[in-house]
Amino acid sequence: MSHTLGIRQAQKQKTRQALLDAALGLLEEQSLSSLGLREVTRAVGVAPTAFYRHFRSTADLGVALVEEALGSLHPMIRTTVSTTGDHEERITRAIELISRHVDGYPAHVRFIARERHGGVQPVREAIRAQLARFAQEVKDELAQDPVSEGWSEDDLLMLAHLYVDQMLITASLFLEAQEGPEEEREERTRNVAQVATRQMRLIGLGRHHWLD
Amino acid sequence: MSHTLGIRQAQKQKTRQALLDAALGLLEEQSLSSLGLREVTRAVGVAPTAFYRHFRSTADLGVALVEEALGSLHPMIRTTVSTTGDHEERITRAIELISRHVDGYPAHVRFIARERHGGVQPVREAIRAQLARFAQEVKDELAQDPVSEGWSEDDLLMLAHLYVDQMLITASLFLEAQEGPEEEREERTRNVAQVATRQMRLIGLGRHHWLD
DNA sequence: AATTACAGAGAACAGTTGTTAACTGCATGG
DNA sequence: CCATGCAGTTAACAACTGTTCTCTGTAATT
Repeated sequence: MSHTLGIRQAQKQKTRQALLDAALGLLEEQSLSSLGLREVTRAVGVAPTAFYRHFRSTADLGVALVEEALGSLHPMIRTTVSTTGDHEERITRAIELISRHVDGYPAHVRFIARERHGGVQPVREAIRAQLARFAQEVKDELAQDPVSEGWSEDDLLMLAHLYVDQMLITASLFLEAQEGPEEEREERTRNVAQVATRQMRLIGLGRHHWLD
Repeated sequence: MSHTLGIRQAQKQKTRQALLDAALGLLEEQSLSSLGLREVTRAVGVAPTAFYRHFRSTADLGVALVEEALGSLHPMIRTTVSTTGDHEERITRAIELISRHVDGYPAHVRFIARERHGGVQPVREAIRAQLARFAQEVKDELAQDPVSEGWSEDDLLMLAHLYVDQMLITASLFLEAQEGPEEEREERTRNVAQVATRQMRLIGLGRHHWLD
């Protein structure tokens, strides 16, 4: 399946990735709508015009970043809400997974949180579409749980959206906890985990009594 | 209390407000971090340098916009979660209030959703502080409810945050529903209201069984 | 071995940006 | 009534932006 790329195409993908990485770095302190194409090429060390060989505009680059940040996340989502284990276990595992992901890819998480409601329409749309896919997948996973017996499709989807939004909020809070003075960072992180856990627990309770 | 302003100060406040209004308008299609000071003054019809008489920078203007968008919202928050009426009634009333607010001040809502995780640190901080106040107020309101008997302070606050985040998500969804083709707008709005109502209901269920 | 395709460089463009300085006119307070 | 304060203007600056066109070297194709 995987055709070995020629020297030419390999080098092209390399600079393309360099542009994406540089952009992601620059986006830690600003929004996509203020990101200049020259700014990005300067950070990579390449001529401004080279940008056009890879992206039509910075908005286009933004859409590619959405793909990079969320595209490869679908397997993890399935694991997160997989139906194995006790309820409390599942919650702990989900929070743990989110925490680790934020630690591993903080810039990606920041980018998604920032641009989800950001000033660039195509990027918002791309994020919206990916999150809708996530919700669908969560719904499918929930449907396999015996607890969901008797639930309507609509109700499963509304719960799935609730979970997805909750994951994003939690991820964003973990990110905020990382900023600021080093000393109390661990305490802040633990606090976020604790609150998020209890919120998930409460939602889980509501879920169990939904059909009363 | 209210001292009648001189002609001078009145005119100053008028242009200041004009700057805020123009900025809010321009921010419908971009983020604050890309908003130029000249852009704003041009929209108002005033010299660029006049900007400095009112704000140190666009970030400073952003903080003022946060105040305008959220500062006057505290009474409404208290009403929204006030303990009068049946549970189902309260939910309906809350969703209704959110919907009306989005209808009345769409640009304000968009601004807050966009800049909450936006690229301008002081603005993020200002929004965070206001939302923390909201959570405190919601907590106080919840504490007065008989249902909250036996709840710890921490748990009340975690539930309050859950409610506040849920309100913001719902507001943002109402906003998205307003965009796009006119025809199905009402249907989209009704759908948002329906899903949000059920999510609130589920959270409410979890709340009732929290102490089991 | 000769030809083509194409990633990236270089230079130039018209237009924009934030900020400075010195100014003007008028409402205000003595 | 006059002197002061100050909102807003005008002009100018160096720096920056996105985009176009032309050119170069080299990998890929024939």
